[in-house]
Amino acid sequence: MIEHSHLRIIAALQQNGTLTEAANTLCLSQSALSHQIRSLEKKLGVGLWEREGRYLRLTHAGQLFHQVAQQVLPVLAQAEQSLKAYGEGRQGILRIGVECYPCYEWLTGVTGEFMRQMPEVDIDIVSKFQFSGLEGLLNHHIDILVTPDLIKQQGSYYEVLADYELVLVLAADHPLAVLQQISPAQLAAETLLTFPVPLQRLDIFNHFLSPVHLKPAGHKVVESLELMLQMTELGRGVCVLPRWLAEGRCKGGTLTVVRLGEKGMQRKLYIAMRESDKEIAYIRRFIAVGRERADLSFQAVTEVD
Amino acid sequence: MIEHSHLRIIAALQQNGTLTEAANTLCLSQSALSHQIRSLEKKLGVGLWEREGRYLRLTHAGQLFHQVAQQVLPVLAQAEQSLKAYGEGRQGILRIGVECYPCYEWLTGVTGEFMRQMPEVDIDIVSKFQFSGLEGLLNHHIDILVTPDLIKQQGSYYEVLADYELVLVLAADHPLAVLQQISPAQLAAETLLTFPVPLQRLDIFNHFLSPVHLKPAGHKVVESLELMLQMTELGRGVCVLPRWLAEGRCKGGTLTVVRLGEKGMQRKLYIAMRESDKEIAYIRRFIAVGRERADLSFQAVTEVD
DNA sequence: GCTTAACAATGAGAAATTCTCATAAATGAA
DNA sequence: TTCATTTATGAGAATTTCTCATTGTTAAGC
Repeated sequence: MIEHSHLRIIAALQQNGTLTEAANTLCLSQSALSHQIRSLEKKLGVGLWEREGRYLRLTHAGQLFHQVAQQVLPVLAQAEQSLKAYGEGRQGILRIGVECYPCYEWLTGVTGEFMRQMPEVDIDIVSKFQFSGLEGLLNHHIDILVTPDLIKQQGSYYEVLADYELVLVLAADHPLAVLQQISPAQLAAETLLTFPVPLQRLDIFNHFLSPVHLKPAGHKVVESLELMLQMTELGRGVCVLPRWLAEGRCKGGTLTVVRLGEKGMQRKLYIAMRESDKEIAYIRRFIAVGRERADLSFQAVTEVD
Repeated sequence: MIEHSHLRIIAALQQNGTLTEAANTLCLSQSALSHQIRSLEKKLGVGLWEREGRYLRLTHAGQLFHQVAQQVLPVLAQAEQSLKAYGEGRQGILRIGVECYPCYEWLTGVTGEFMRQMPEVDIDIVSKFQFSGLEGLLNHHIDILVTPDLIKQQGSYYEVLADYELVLVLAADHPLAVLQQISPAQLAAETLLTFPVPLQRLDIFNHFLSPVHLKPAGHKVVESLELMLQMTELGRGVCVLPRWLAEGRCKGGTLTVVRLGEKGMQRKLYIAMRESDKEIAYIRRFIAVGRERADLSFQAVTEVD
């Protein structure tokens, strides 16, 4: 069996001229090296070196072995270094799951800054799951999940990423646009534009309409944020978005934002991870960057408000 | 330090589901394997497996390690196999030195058959030497030398490859073409066509003309066999070649072959190798194939004669 | 040719490692 | 819960690898 030490031995012998020197660079005694090369040749059943007086020359077999060493040694060295980096939490692949479209919008701002801070960590964004994001997390398909839903489950661990407010977005010339706030009954008369997600999984349905047993008059699914805003602008419906996201897109004045209910709909954005991963350095960093960006952009728009 | 055994361990653990099974395929006790993976993780300072109940799952670091194993293991396995083949003399690189043009002609017939018989042995033909072919042999630039000159020297070993006769080749309408044999004096009146080799290294000079203190009237150097025969045909000179080579090219009838001296010039073709290499299987095979081809072709033409 | 300094090989025992055995702990299914 | 299966652990045996001390070689200088 070819061992790592054998590869290092043949490489060292080629680099240093003599056995004694090679032994020094390998931190071995001359004797140990002599024993080693002898036993290696015996094991392989082929001469690797030809003794020429006091010097050694590679045989053809030895040359082949040396080539293999040149090929394999750097791979192992690289691997060892990467693993050490992993051990220190510096390097890795962070697979991020997103379950909601606004989360996705928010992510784009975070990943850039994160990658700038931790260039050794690769990022992979996953938005399709067999069943749910939580299941993907516990099955190791993703490492963290950005979600507005807190579902405690064995092995999972949640942290709050940011608070935000869900608001109703309307065309500026919409009859309801003049109001300060809107009631469930008023919303129920409208056509709701949503991303392609079942109504039962929408906060606006679960926490605003459903408690008073109402359903929107209409429901249209749109694929993109741009399309959603455009249709809202044209009075084809209304939509519900985080305030920071909505106000960032209302610059033109053709859209207006209205509070949902008396106190507004306060929501939280969570980040979920496996219990066992919660101390990993690059995950901690991701959360820190994420919070910072959230505070920055969420605050910035509400200030303007 | 990543050892070969570690690579095999992570590969086996991935292939077999459980630690116990993996231990079996590795011919280890379950205990040994358990100890090993523990100490490996400790050494690397990073978890490679995540214990999930009674099963193991690779961490990110483990996945990286596994990829490295998949990359390196086949290389080492292949190397081991090649080295075994070297040990059994099945595989190698045979660097053949040729010092004479006719040797070169003869080689082309041999290498093809040899490569057919030993497809795992590479052949390299070397015809330029710093000093001499023998020096190239002892300096390990070549492994065998095909030569008509036997020069005993420490560490070198010769075997006879074939006997052959040097003959004079003339244009069919040359005045000397009617003779059965030719004397040194008769040859000395001619212009000799030779390959670009010093006269002092030519058999015809050393063993035919020189002993009676004669030199050819003229000496022209030509680069190729074809050119040499063409010039002979046109009466621009005469040349000396092995009988098997000459008669193979005299089919047209425009060239004639004449014996040199009363008994003809009998020569031997030798194959030289390093003393230490004389038992190597593919060298033995090369000699066998070389002799066989020599007997075949040398005989064939003399039969026709 | 003899001497000498540098290098390589060898043998024996020490040190480190790797393995097995015996046994305990943990897990998942019935 | 029990039970079969799998993993973990500790201790000592077996093996491997290393060092020390010594001897054998080699090339170069006188």
